[in-house]
Amino acid sequence: MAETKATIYTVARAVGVSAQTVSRVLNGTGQVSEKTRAAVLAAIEAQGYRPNAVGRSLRASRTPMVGVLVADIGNPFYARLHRAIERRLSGSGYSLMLMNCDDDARIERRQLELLRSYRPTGLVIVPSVGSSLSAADLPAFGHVVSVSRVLEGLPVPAVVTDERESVGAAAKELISYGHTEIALIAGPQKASTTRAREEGFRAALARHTGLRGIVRHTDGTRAGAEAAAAELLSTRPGPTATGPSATSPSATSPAATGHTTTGPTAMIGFNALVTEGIVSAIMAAGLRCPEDVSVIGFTDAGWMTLHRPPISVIDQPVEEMGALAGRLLLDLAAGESVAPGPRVVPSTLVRRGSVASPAAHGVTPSAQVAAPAAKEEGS
Amino acid sequence: MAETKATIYTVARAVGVSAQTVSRVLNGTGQVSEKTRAAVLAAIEAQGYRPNAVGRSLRASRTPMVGVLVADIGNPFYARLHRAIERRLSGSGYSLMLMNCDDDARIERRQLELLRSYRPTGLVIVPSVGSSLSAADLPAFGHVVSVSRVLEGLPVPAVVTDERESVGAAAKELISYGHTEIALIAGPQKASTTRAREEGFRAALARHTGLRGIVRHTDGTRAGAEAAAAELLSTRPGPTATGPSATSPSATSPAATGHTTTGPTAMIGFNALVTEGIVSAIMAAGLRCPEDVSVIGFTDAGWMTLHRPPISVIDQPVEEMGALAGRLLLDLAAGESVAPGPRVVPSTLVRRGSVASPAAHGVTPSAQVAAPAAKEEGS
DNA sequence: CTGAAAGCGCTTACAG
DNA sequence: CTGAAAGCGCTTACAG
Repeated sequence: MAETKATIYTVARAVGVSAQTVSRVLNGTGQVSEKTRAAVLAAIEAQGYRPNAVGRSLRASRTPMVGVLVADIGNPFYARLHRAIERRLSGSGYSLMLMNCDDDARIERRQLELLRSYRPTGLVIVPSVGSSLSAADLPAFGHVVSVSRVLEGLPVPAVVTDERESVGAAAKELISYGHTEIALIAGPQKASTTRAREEGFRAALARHTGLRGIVRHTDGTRAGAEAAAAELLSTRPGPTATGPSATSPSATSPAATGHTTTGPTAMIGFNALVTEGIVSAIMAAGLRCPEDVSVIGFTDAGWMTLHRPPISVIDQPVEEMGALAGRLLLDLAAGESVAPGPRVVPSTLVRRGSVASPAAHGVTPSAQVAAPAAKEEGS
Repeated sequence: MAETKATIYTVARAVGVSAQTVSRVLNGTGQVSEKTRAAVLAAIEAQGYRPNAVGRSLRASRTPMVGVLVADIGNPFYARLHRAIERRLSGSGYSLMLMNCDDDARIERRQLELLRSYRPTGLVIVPSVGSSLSAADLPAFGHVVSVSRVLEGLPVPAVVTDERESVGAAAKELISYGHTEIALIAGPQKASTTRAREEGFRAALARHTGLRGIVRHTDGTRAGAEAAAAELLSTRPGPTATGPSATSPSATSPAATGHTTTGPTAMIGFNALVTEGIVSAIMAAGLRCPEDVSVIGFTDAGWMTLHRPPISVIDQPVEEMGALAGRLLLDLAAGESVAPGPRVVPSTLVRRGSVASPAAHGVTPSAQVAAPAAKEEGS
């Protein structure tokens, strides 16, 4: 009951043993007679003693804590990632310290310094663009694993998805529907994910002639994506006759850039927030999806099956990625050797209803456009 | 450069001063001559010395760490809340330890014990249903502030929104449109938020006669809400004639419960996930919103303005709530006296397009139903 | 303006 | 099976 300040010593004194014996009972190390053990347990209970992790960490020169640093916890992708890592690490005795950096290398640095001061066991990081993490830094964070993005040039295990292939598959899908002008609304130019997805996108388009690929870099937010998409759509003919506040569909506006183009008829969204921005921009322009503009998102979100049409996406295996990152960290902490470099967890193209042939423009009246049934999802 | 193991002593030795002098330079406490100061700084730089937070915390018997314990970080509401708290606390030197408890009191207890072992400065908690937190526990967590939900009977400051009033306003809105059978798809029965919202709901209905209020408790997830909503809608007449796979609209199915009812014509969703579930159930039943079922959500989400119709919501001021909770904690940590009890941050009813008169059933052909313009939002 | 000593709570060798 | 001693890295009084 003496809540005054129970320590390993107060417990030891009460039982008439040494502090090390209490420590042994606490940690299950060494040999302790059953009788002593029971007495110690009773005293712990009586005093309401709780071990102090700080004393323990100081002695061990290591804190059983793993930092999780992401670009934006407001993005559901990162929230799910955190949850998956937490789930994998729960029960292992590690505390998770979640940190946000707004994709800003300076904030990332500040957060890393804070983490480092605890002498953590490990760090799972989605490096910010232009990440400040250097090879010299690495030991300070114990074991380091990167997720989603890679740390170019650093000897760190990484968990990623097949960016090139899956964005390539999305582009291929759109091409197969007859789209000739396709836009990728991408993330920050310097992010490894952006570069990889852009490569996959361009490679897929390069397999054919007469195609035009447009890439717009954004900050990855809904607002940023909406602005980029709106600008691209401004070269499109006005709203279709059936839309609200319709303008003459025959009056093709001249391309702002001087290209002989009527603007993209299909868009790929970099993440769920960007996809929101694209859908919003399409609506704001008075255009319809998929009749006027086809959309494929990257990373699934709950609203996408609710939307009409349901949004087709490249479903990124967030949970698996987080779980694998957690496991790699656990392996490293257990002293196992883990080779640096990327582990690829494949994404899946989920066809729903947001892709149609551009020829369907003004043809399909209102309801669902049939998609080649391959993986139908949701209700 | 000697990355071997820089401590306050190695720095002191290099400069030829005592450890305390280094400590003084580090903390800006006491008086240090400019010359000594510069020399210490130079040695710190040269050795790549970083203070060890563990040693500091052990001496201070307090760790500059604030725990943030929420029910489910996968729910965007909590992710936003965490972000708001983090933003408010950033720059204060406190680390945030985010913890999840899946709304399970046992997991909550385990997480709390882990946090407690660090001797944290504070805790911002969304108590789980049946929270294990007791008055005797409180001191172990330093300063405690609850958010969203309250800790009944504990002397803790809380930040909440005006549950009763805002749900009451939503119910009133639906009543004014002529709905006589309204359902509240609520959260866990024992959560303080559920109880308060339920009270507000029932009070609003009690002001009139001939109304029927239905409350369904769920686990607050999309799946749970969808099941509850689907069950309620199963007593509704089948899909309208214009819907897909239509059944005869005149064939009213008998009420499963024996009530002479055709099921609710309006639903209020407990949180954004529940609202997703409701919308999904309406679609799955082949019904339309708002023609067949009106919907008002609680807590805004990005997809709601994108949806057709855009979903009307009680917009909960998440950012303000998180910021206020953060501020209260900072005040407490600064030694200011903060009275226990709730602080109420009001929510706002945002009218979009998911509410219509039940009389509109089968009348309004397809497009938007005009809502009384009061607060139009989004694009 | 600066330093010698003690101690925060624990665990790690080292002895018995 | 158990204990005395030392030390993890830092800061707090207390002296000068």
